[in-house]
Amino acid sequence: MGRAPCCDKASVKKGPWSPEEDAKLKAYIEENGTGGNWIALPQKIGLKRCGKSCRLRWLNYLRPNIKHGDFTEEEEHIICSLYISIGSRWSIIAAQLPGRTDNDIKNYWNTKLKKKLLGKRAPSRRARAANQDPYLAAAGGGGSNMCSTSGGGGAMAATQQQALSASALERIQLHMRLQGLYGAFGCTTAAADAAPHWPKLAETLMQVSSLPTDAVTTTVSVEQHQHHLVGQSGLAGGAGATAAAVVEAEQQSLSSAAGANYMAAAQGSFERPGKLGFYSPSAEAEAASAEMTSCQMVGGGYGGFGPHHDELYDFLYSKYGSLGGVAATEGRHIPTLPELHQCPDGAAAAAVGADEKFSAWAASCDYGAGQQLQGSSIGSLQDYVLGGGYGQ
DNA sequence: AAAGCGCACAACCGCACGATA
DNA sequence: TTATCGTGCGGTTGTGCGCTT
Repeated sequence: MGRAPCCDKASVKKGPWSPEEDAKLKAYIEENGTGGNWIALPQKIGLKRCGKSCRLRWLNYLRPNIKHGDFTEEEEHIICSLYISIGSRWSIIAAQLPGRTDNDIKNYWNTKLKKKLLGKRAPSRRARAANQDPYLAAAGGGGSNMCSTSGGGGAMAATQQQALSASALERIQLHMRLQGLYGAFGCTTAAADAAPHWPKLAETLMQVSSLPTDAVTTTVSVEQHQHHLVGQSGLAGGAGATAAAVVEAEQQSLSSAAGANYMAAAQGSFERPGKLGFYSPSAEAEAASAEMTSCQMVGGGYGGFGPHHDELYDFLYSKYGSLGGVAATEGRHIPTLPELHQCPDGAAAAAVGADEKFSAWAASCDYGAGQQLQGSSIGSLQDYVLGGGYGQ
């Protein structure tokens, strides 16, 4: 038996708000505030609405300084960077975009940005209803081109792929697309050529990891962060133009490191460049940033995925840990996730959290001289991550 | 002309969590 | 300690509009 409903659903109005209702709610809150009790508020002002509905209406539509309309490229960039790092935590992302609501961002992501960045169609309602979701099909639901080059173990691979959530998959895809990894993987497709010039992973995650997550403290850093991001990303105009000169020297110093590809970072071989300018987080902010789940690798580099570390680890291990060939024959060992939990560092990491665990894994991985991630393994990853729709 | 479809946006739903009695 | 309540959040659904066939 579930919990009692927050209101009597039979007596509350549902559906779109009328201008009169809006005016009533707005006038009352502007004059009296919410009184700290949304549930009681509709009764006070004679609205036949659920308190939650009032809250949503106020926060998403009536509240002052709400920005509606098109998102700027800068805003898109911030959304994308944060989504890669922390996933669908829309409220945190919204905290970085003054005037935007989590609902707005969520809708924008689901309807426009995802398609724009990943170049895929949203599943239709009918397709979902018919259980023929093209997302799920691509994500491991039985797509015909999954692991087309990975060799045997198809059933197991399919199971592992099914375990990878759509969210995690999307983030992998974004990682790859936004860093031009198609090129790094030897993929020269129109899609790769069309990839926008987003900041490299290390920069993005460093910036994000420098941000506090608390909604109160984030408001302090928004401008700095945006300033910083824009300067880094090379986006033209606005704050970016004014920031460009200041960050130019830093960008130059970063350029070689920024060119390091993703796998290098994931192996912990990426050397973290010097602390970027503008934003010098306080100790508190640094501590808070740990919650952002960016993964600080051994050696100072960044290569984490956020809250799905285990999931992503499993996925990557299933692909590269089983290479066996290179690593095993040369006496190197790639620990499995259970092994990580067993080993001293891993045990500690398991108690502490996924970030450290992932870091421990990354530090102990040794595939050898950067030559292991090639050929069919990359093809497998590429086939899988890209759903086979590219590079053909 | 109209049915089908996709899209964008608003709103709803249910769960999780913290506060409090 | 436990139950209840209010709030916040993310996922999902409803609805209206415009385009296509």
